[in-house]
Amino acid sequence: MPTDNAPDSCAPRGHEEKRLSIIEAAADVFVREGYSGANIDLIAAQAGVSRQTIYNHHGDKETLFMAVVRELAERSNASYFNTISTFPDHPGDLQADLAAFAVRLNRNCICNRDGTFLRKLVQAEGERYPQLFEGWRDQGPARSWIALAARFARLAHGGHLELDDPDLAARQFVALINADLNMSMMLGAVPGDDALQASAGNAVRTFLRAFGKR
Amino acid sequence: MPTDNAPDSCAPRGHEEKRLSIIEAAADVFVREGYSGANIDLIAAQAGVSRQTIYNHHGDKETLFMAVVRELAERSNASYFNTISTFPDHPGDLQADLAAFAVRLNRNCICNRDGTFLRKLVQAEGERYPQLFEGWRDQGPARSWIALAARFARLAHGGHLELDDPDLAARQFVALINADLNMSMMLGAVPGDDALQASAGNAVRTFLRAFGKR
DNA sequence: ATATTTTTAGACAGTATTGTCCAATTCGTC
DNA sequence: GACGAATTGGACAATACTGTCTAAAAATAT
Repeated sequence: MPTDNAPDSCAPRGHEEKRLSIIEAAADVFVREGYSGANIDLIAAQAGVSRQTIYNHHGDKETLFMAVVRELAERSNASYFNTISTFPDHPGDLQADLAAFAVRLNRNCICNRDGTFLRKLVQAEGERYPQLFEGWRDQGPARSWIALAARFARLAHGGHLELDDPDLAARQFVALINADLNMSMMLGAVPGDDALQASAGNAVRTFLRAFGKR
Repeated sequence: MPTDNAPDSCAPRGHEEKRLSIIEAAADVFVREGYSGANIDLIAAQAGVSRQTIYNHHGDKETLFMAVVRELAERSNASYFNTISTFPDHPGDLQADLAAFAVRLNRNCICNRDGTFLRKLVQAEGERYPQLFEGWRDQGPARSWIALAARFARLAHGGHLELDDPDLAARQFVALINADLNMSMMLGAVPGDDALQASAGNAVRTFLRAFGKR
């Protein structure tokens, strides 16, 4: 091994490290170039691995793609449930605590690499692999919405909010905290911390005008 | 011409009709297959036109793609400004009038073919053609947001709303009217009229709880 | 140190696609 | 009906990519 010709990541060592590195590079390339445009040689180079190794690990392009989606979906789900578990059930300052939660939700689940990647893949290839993506939705967003709605219901029950429909409130909360970010994220920009804070503040202010204890 | 072998649309007659038919079919295929996966022969077949005709009209694949984006962007912008011009400046029933406006906005601009197609293309290829899509954003969404904000400002000035920041209100209004539809649209579903009505009603109810005259 | 498994680089066949060329045909127009 | 422009279908070269195969090299376990 005279020179390491891996351009991006230095050639990973173990068996599992290679598997991960392949998934990572493949996610990158699938998102950047689309399924058809994704080039196995490019993935191999970016993973610091030979093409044959990819075929050894994953069989073929379609299987690799599904492995990528599954991996991203798993991580994304984990992030969601982790973050939702930090919901302010006993808030001191409701505005501030909800805003901080909104920042966490945006930063860890919606604006991060896995979140944006997964959303792009769903948009681009969702109709070609319906069961794969419906499975993701049912395991992920659907369940995390229920979890979030339960937290809002508890907040209302504790006298901090006035809600008719906790599910609707959860959906609208998520919609509001992205209102300021959607357009810039469409073109691939990653919002900075100040943008996240501002967006969360605006969203929670409006949310509490609508649902705060009068 | 013994048998017409065009599978989808019957072979269009005039010169301009062909141009349109090509753009239409190309939009379809680009959205369905992605830029790299889009096959010129397939576009030709779906347009009811020979492949050579596509090259005569548009030169090459990339030029065709840009023509598609420009066409969709133009239509989409026109829809936006048309619809915004129906904003209820002198509402009788504010809830009902805003909800009806929200339905129009969703149906004519966001959930229709051009809107979803354009959004998909931006998401998929926006980073490859930054100037093309930044041009679209500056000519379209940016300006239509300003126009919508002006309408909300007028409504506030007329005593129908209590707003600090009309631009923010416009962004949040749009975010809210999509809160219930985002997830289903992600997988390609087109919401029916009842879903549009329900989503608009929920959105406007919350919007007025936040910004309605006390 | 040796045996076994994994990885590598490259060659390779098969296939698909883009864009060009051209002769025959059709269409719009006078 | 006749002329010029547009259209068609098909052949064609050039290129690119997937997935397989192989022998050599490296890594890992014994």
